[in-house]
Amino acid sequence: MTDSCIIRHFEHYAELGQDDRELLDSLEKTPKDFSKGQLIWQQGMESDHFYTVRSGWACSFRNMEDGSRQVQDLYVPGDIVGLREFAFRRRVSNLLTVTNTTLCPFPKNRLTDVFSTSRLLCNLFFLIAARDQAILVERLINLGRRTAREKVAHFLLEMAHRLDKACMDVHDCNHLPLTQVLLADALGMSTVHANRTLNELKQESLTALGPDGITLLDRDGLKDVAGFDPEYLDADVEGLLKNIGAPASSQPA
Amino acid sequence: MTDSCIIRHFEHYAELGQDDRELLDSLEKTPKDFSKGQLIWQQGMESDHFYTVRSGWACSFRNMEDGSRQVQDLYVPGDIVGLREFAFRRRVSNLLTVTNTTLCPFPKNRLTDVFSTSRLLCNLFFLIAARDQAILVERLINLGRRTAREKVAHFLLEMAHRLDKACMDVHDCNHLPLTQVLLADALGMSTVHANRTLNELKQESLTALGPDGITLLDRDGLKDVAGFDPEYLDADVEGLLKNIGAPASSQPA
DNA sequence: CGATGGATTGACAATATTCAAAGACAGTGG
DNA sequence: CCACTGTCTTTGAATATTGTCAATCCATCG
Repeated sequence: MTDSCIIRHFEHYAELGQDDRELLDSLEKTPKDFSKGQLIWQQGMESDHFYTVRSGWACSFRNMEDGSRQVQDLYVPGDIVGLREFAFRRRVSNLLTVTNTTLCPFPKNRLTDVFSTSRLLCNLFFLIAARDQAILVERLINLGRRTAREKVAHFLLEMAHRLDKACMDVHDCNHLPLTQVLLADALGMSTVHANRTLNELKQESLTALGPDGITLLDRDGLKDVAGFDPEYLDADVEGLLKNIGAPASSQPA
Repeated sequence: MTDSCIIRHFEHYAELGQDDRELLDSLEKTPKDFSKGQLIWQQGMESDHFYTVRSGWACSFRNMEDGSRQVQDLYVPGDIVGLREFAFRRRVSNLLTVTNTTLCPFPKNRLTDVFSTSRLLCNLFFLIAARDQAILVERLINLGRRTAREKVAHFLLEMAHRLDKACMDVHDCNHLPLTQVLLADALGMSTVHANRTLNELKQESLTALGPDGITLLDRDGLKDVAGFDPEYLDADVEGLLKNIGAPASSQPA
């Protein structure tokens, strides 16, 4: 059997039985390649699929009336994109590739079949949804109650940490392929201010800025700046598996 | 059979079979009363239950190092509190009552039983989690890319709209029992600035301020200020029910 | 080579925070 | 019934933070 994208994703958490593997494999469609800067879906379109990210980065965002933009989340290899839209007939935001990207589509309305068929997968999907919420909450706190310095440092650390866990084909988890425009739109600040803040951190040798993105040079230093605690990124998979009586993965999350 | 809190909650969405009713009823524990300003749980505590709100308001929040506070979400009658923590062993935030409140506890680890037993309830739980995400995303946009005026107007409209749908025992959905401190902490601004903004809206006869909270006087006017679109609050329950082949509720959401 | 999208800079303006003080109000206990 | 307390609200003035505008730089790409 091929190791489809979503199977790899779930085996990251737990050991799947043959049934589960076949189920997922039958539902995942062939991967699709997208080039950098491509708009994958738009607000208002019918939300019939979600995607797993096989490689590359993407972001979801909303265009505001005044022409500005709010980036809601970034997606790295291993992430599932569009689970949010389970509750809605139409897409509530736009999705854009940040780099060249390969995505694996999965039909949304088949999710209910998965829930019925596999106790394990059902619970894992729910766990993922809960972790997604935790990420959103942390971003909320970032926007609401942190200074620009803290925002930037915190966000960079979060993405690096998420890359750490995703690390499938990713070489250097300290390098983030983000433009400053994107960073600013994710953190609700102006590009100019993002730039100044980033250069401030660069002066302190905490980050490096290149034409191909941002590099974290000193995670501990950044952690001091941001007060970063990665707990919200570490879902308690073991506890869940124990509760539902499933075997843990040999390759812990 | 008694109509437990969570049954009422789900019957809001769909017609439950006798099995589902019995299942939920067997799991829900006796309601607990909390007085205004009571801390229900704290960050770091074991997250063994979630709650449905039978009456009153509550909020989840995080205390920051500098002494400030970020309110993550408010909960009104009919809401489920703590689903987020499904993925975590310990609570990731604090929960506080805003008014006198009655909550119905539900053991977290029994959720997996519900998933296994009832196709309908499983899907509804997932839908609720997805809608929760949509609410968080909208708050994110609020914090990131809107002015203070827009933030306040948008937030008030959201809460009023959520009350509209919840309206079980609520008399006046235009009245929100919020202090200005709470509002400010939810919107990531200072109390002083929240106060000034609120008084600006009061000058324009859009809101009224009393000792017992904030009242919306002119929803259309506020909608003009905020660019509010309630779509993200209206989950597509019908589409879901059709997909899983369940009968719709006579009392549509 | 010019076009393009991002990065950078300085000057200025708008927005929001802080600090400090005072007013309003409900609840408490004498 | 009254003072006393604590919480929430309101206000002004000074300050800090962040955004806007406009220009320039720089690398890449066709």
